[in-house]
Amino acid sequence: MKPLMRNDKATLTAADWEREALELIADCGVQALAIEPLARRMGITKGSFYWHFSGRESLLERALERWEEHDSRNLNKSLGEIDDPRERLVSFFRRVGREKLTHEVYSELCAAAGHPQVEPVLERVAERRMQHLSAAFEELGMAPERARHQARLTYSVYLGFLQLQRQHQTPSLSSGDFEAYIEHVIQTLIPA
Amino acid sequence: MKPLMRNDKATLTAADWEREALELIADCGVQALAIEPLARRMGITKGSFYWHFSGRESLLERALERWEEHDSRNLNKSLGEIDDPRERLVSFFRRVGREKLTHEVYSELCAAAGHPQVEPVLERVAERRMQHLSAAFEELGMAPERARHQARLTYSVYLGFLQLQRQHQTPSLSSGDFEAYIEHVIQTLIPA
DNA sequence: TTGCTTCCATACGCCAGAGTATGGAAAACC
DNA sequence: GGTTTTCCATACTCTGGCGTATGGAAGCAA
Repeated sequence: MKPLMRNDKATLTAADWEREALELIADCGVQALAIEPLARRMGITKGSFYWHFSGRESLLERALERWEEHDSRNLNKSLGEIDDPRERLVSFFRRVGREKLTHEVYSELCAAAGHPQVEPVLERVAERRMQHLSAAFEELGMAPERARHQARLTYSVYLGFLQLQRQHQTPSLSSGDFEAYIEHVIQTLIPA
Repeated sequence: MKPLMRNDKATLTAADWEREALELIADCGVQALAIEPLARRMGITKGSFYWHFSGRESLLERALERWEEHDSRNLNKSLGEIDDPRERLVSFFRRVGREKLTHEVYSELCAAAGHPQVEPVLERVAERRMQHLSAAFEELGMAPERARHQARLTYSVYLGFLQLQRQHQTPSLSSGDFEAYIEHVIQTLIPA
């Protein structure tokens, strides 16, 4: 056949498929993850896919595992790096802009809650993150139950922000209005 | 053929299809809205559907119109009935339990943001509701910009709550924990 | 009764993606 | 240098939903 227009390597690995799958999810959502379109996007045919994976479920499974692990490492890293709990909370909001791919994937996963393979991932991730927040609020002097409520509230704000972002109803991340809003959120949710 | 096992009327209207479509969306999401499955669910064949509608798009269009109008009436009603802005805000949160179908539909629409027909509806609805909130916060003495930010923040909390509900990570609506959380949210977001 | 209109069933063709089967090229092994 | 293993292309079948065409039953009309 033709001299292989694939840009990168000569041969693909399962990890390549998983990464591309995550990019497709970030762009078009979980329901758009289909073998043949993904293969076309990669400039290859599904013959390759079915050598590396048993089927669509299997691909999604492993892609989600990969994403969750990456996200989990991210969380622990930011937890370890910042000592001051208040700064940790602030950075929680400010980090939305960076780590773009990860957040886009998460946003699309949220849109696909209810999917049997996605749901447990979402549960674990939200749980981990809320515990992270809850711990920070406790360090700031809140009673445990109050801290848990505040964590849930704070995380809801984050989720709502992602939703408004999907609807294109959030001020552009580089505008002054955005900064003013973030400041307002911080003032309202994080004790001085 | 057999003596019609349809329970209700002998002949269906377009409005019937629209209502059933909304119920299907509430149960299974927008992407699950397909003609043949819906027809099966109604104990009928698609022959009927294509008499009333030109296609799937048309059905979704009109079902969304119906829902949006209903939601809009709801909003104005609750706005007219309650004079005290603080009570109006409290009722905004407490109303999540009632109007079950409407909220379930909205939740699923949020999950389908990005869909070309759904997106504009979502935009308008969120805008209306946030203006509603913003006005209430202004009545409570906030400056206009601060009120807008607070409205966005409050609405984000609501959206986040819907998301956590989709993930089954919200305390059961009848439990004491739920009441405690709601109380916490009100304390945090609504000025005394 | 005849005829027209409304509403629906049935039977098609079409298309996209899933999964399978098989063969071939290229690299690795010995 | 031949063999084996790895990786992928091609060519199927199969399933499910879309949209169309056509006919038939029930109700009203004249």
